[in-house]
Amino acid sequence: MEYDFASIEPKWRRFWQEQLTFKAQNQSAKPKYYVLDMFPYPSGSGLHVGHPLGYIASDIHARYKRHQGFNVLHPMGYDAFGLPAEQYAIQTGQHPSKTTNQNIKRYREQLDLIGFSFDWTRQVNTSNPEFYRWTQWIFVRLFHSWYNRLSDKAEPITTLIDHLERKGTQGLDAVADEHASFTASEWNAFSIKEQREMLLKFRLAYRAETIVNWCPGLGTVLANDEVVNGRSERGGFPVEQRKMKQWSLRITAYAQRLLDGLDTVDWSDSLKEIQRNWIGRSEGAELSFGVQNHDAQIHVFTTRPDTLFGATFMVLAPEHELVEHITTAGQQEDISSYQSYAKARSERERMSETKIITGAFTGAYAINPITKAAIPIWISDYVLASYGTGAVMAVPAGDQRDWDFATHFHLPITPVIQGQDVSEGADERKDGVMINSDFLNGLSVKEAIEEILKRVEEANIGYRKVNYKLRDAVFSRQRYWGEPFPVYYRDDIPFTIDEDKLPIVLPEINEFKPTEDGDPPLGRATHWNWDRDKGEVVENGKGFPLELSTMPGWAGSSWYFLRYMMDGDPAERQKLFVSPEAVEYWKQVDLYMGGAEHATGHLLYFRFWTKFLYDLGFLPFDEPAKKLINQGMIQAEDGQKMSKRHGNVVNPDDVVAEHGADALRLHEMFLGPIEMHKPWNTKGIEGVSKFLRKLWRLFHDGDIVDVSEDEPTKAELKTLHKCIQKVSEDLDRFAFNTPVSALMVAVNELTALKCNKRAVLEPLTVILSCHAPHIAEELWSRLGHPASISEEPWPEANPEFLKDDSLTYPVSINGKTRFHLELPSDMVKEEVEREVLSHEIAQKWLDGKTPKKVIVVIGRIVNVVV
RNA sequence: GCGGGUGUGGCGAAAUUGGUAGACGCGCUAGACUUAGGAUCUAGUGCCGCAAGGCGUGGGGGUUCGAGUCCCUCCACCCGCACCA
Repeated sequence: MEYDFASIEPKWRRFWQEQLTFKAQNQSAKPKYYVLDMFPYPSGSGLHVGHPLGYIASDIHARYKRHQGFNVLHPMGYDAFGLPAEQYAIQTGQHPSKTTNQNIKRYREQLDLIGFSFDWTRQVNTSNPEFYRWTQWIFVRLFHSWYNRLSDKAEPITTLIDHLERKGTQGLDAVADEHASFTASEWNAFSIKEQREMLLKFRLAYRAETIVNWCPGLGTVLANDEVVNGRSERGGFPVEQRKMKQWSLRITAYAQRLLDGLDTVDWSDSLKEIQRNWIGRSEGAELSFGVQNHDAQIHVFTTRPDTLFGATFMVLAPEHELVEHITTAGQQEDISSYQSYAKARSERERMSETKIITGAFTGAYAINPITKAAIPIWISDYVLASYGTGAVMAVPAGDQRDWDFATHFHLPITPVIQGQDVSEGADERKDGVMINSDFLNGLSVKEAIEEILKRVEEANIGYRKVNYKLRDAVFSRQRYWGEPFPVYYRDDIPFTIDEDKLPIVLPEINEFKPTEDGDPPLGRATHWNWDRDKGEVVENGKGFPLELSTMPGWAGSSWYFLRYMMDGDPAERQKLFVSPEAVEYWKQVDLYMGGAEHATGHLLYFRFWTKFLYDLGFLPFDEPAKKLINQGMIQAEDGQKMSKRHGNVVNPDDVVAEHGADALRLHEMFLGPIEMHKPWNTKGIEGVSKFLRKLWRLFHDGDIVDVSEDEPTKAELKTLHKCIQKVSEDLDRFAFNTPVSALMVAVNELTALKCNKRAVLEPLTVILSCHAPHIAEELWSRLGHPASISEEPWPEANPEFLKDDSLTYPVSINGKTRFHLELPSDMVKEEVEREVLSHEIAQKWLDGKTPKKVIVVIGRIVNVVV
């Protein structure tokens, strides 16, 4: 009988499912190992062959670790809240939960076909109230926390209130919206509303009027990472900047720790660089400029305080709040028309037309705090309101954008470093000797920076500052299919709903569009899980409005890895998002597998929430994943992206039906290195199918199992141990393609040797079972073992069997002519090592002449210099 | 522009610390068995050459007895960021 995957594979999948073979135990004497995949969003189009690539690799690794005696946690779940289900609901009226559940069912069927060793008893679904209760709970904690720079961690808001009551803002170093300053008695005199408003400026989850990305096409705001080239990542609709009152998370408080943490994790350099870039740390100073005939102060951020004397003008972002105060009557018209021009210019235009130089003069002059010189204040949209202070001191000699602006508007350009050539453009050199800079003259750039910082700090007109590009993350979405905020309002001040009343279950609504009043879809809800009108959540029997936005898609995925750590005990699951015992046992994810496209989204929020929960003492670690592998994308055969739209989707179900799941697994791994993008190649799968059939024949004579108990020969043992060594080494370094080759070599060699010996085939089956678990399980049971093979000890490669009887060495003389010489390997080890043999041999070849130099590389090559 | 990565046969790719480049698979060629083969098996397959031999890891240079691997430089492609002061 030939290898019949169609009957064998489903049998074993059923077996694993019924026996709960892969159920992880929270109590175990074994060392733990946590292998996690980025869970999928269950979309309507189902899985294509690209999706399982990472799952197969992580599954191979999980199985390998089980063989090595680890207690492996390898779970799977669904990131189930999201836009497509809601868009579909708007079009068809079908409730998103229905669509989502259908899609989940379909995903599960597809995943089940591939033979993954997931522990499904722990699956999570972010749209399940049992799960999002805790997403809401974490939000409540964020709301009731602030970031204390002195302890460098998040603390309960009560410690802040306590401080304010006793000392006001004195001695306080907190991450906050603005630098507020008041005394304890002032604080205590504030009304409750004033106090609450002030606290919002400190909370890690806060609601504020901010400039946000508004997407009219989707009817919602978006976070920065959800906007690509001025368009929404989902749907590709244009996005505009708008000032709106929205919820945000104060991720900026964690900028430095998010940066530092990257040095402690084993992630790819490119991914770390993307995150570093996104966080965008730069060191410099914030300086204050006065305004002529005004009491206003303009704060600027600069990385080159040494060039202060070269600042010949000042530029504010068009939206800068001082613009309206300082603009002179004569310039009012110019400024207003420029502001409306800048406002109308879309983000996209602005990005694509960076060469066009525009701006307007306010008529006002800033006073250089050191020289007291007056310099004109302009506005231009090359200065971004969202970065730094929204204002720059323009140094046209050293900055190309400033140079362009100065040249265009005929503003002076003063070089401040000796030899700076500003005739054709800015000279952005970062070293040299200062000129035209009064007391800085003659100093090096480095010295000048120190000197000027000393002076501005003494004069209290500026201070050293580290600035980050990272912005706070907008956290509310005007959508239905997401976690409702556990928030209600009194007098427009947000209050959280008590933790013991969670979850706030998503209410049923009849239509998923925004309301006629422009409220989010939740405005249509009449029945929440409490009666809004009766106002159960608030005092005095009076109803208060609830927050109508929902959380963004990345809320649930920022902490889901913790929920998997919980086993099924319902009482424990009710107590906390993860039990202290479970998190203490499982700790960090040991291997996280997923796409690099989440670099600036999920992977940043995921780290942020972990650090936050660590600060509050819920976790014993502050980085979620020790090792991360970004699997590449599988493209269609033409190199295009596989998608429903292109009609080039290869469905794994079809591949499994035609070739079997093991062949699919082997083939996906065999395509190339896991991190690389590669096209799907249909033809190539024949190769691995052939391999499986050959393997099967090694164990069989016709229909019957034919395995010999004879002692293996040296050659057979060599083949086996070579293979064990290669597969083990490769899996240790997370290479998933080369073990397939090693297994193929072994099977080819054993076939040629006609080796059907148990002592060889058994260990071979074990090392095969990571990549091709179904056939391995079947062969294992045919060898007379009770199932399952999954925890069989991994065989050791014995170097004894890897030695060659004799080796042939190429020998070159003067690096040119080559001889080949055959030597017994023992001899090489003992003799060549001492360079004795090589001299003798060399002399033999050189007709008795003594070689000058003999280079010996043990076991490899001999080169002779005459 | 800045940052990260990649470049090896007709194709996907191996080569772990510098040590016989191209393992393994696809494709191709020839042969065997077959009524048949898109099944199976055997042999061959980097390029040029009848051969001896020569040339070969994007180009050029360097270090070394020896370089796909290390250094310098240039080129091409991919990914990320992009007026970040």
